[in-house]
Amino acid sequence: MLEHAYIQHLQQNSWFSRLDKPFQEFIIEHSKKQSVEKNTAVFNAQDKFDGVYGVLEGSISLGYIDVNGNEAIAAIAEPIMWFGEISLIDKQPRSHDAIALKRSVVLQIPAEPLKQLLDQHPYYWYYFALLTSQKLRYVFLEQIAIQTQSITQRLAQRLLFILEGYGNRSSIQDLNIHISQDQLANMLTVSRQTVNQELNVFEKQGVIQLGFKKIDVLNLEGLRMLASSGFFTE
Amino acid sequence: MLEHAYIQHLQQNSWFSRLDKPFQEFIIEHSKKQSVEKNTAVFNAQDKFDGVYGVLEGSISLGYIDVNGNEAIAAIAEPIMWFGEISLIDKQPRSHDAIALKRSVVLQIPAEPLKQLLDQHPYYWYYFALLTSQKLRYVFLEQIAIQTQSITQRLAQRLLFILEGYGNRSSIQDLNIHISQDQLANMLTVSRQTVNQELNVFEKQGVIQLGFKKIDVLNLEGLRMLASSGFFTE
DNA sequence: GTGAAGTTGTCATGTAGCTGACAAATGGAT
DNA sequence: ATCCATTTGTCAGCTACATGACAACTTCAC
Repeated sequence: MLEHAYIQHLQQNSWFSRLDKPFQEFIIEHSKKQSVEKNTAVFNAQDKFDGVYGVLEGSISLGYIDVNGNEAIAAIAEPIMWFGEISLIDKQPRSHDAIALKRSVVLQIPAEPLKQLLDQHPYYWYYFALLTSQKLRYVFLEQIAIQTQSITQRLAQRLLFILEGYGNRSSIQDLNIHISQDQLANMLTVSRQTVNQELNVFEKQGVIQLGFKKIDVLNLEGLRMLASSGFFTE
Repeated sequence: MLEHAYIQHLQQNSWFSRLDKPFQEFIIEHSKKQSVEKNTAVFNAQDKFDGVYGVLEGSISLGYIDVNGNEAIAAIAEPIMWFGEISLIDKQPRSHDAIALKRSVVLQIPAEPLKQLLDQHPYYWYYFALLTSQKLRYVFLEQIAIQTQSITQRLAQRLLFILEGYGNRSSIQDLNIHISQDQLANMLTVSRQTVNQELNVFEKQGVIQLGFKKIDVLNLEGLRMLASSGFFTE
């Protein structure tokens, strides 16, 4: 059973808020809060399905560390985003690692009760289709962006995505991004130095303010301009 | 009502074959065969949902042409692959264009009867969750690949994906790929010349045989080696 | 069979972004 | 208050890949 503060927080989430009441109550009743220390895994690639997760606090990297230790980050999940539903649907092992980038709190909807619920209410599969299709839309946008946009545009776009929680938040609530430039570089498939250089240009344009593992967005409109055209003018 | 030859073909498809009988029959009964001329659209980005499509013959590019005429291809759908389900699920307009790269035949499951069916059999949403999660898995692999693999590996990987129909075919039936080097380059986000160079290396290694808008795979194992390690040895 | 349009093979040249390296700044641990 | 690990800012040098250009080839329309 979840604490009241978290429940309130969940209501803000665009996926959760669309669920019908009994499903919402089921999640509140059955899900387990779980603390995750920095650099520890919620699950690893190849693990078997143990539940669907939501991020309550902190940030979880969804990606993969290959044999050479190269880290590839496909996305970073922050409150409130959901992950781990693919294995529920196709019954295959986890497709990637989920590793906490900092001390985080996740909510686990445990596998067994969830499966039972879906057996009783097959319509609830719709909600999981909704979740995956929402992610696919973002991924499509991303693929297109890589092929047609400059690094400047992609970086600005990505910062906007993070603010929007990749479509998971009903609105932008917070203009502060807590992420290292190194992680950003990983997500964009460019070097840290390049990201640093671009970010400094953004800062000189007064669009953002850089801090230690932190980016404060000062001018949301300016950021939108950079994302769509690659240029910023007053 | 679909012709017998196509029905047989459908049974080979891993998604279709998992559907329960009534759903299969529904598709066979209600879907409309549709011929699409080269370079014409099955649908465009922003169109409203009119049905879910399956490729019966030819190939359909799923991508986007931006204002400058730049073409970004996110995937190429060939027999038998399904597309257009995202708008069914989230009720939003099409996220991308679907344009025939050559004269093609697609099957359309029309919007209205399909929606009615899903109302009657809510469990069928599961199958659409399955379809999108399968695509997400591929996309994740792709994202990881871009960040950690050489062009050689990614090219080999992509050729394998095409042979496997991105997970849509139960097995590899055909070792001939009909695609121009230009399209391949688009999909991999590299220049045509670079693809050409790499392909010629593959050919010299005896792994493939190049033709006009055609790549014949001679050595599947060799291709798998190139995909996983980037090197080929006898 | 001829011409036009599209595709492939292969240059030569330019450059965006990577790599490695290091100093300075930051924050957490003790 | 001090130390250490991590992150940031910046540089110089390199290279993988893009671009543009063009000739040779293939396909298709007429």
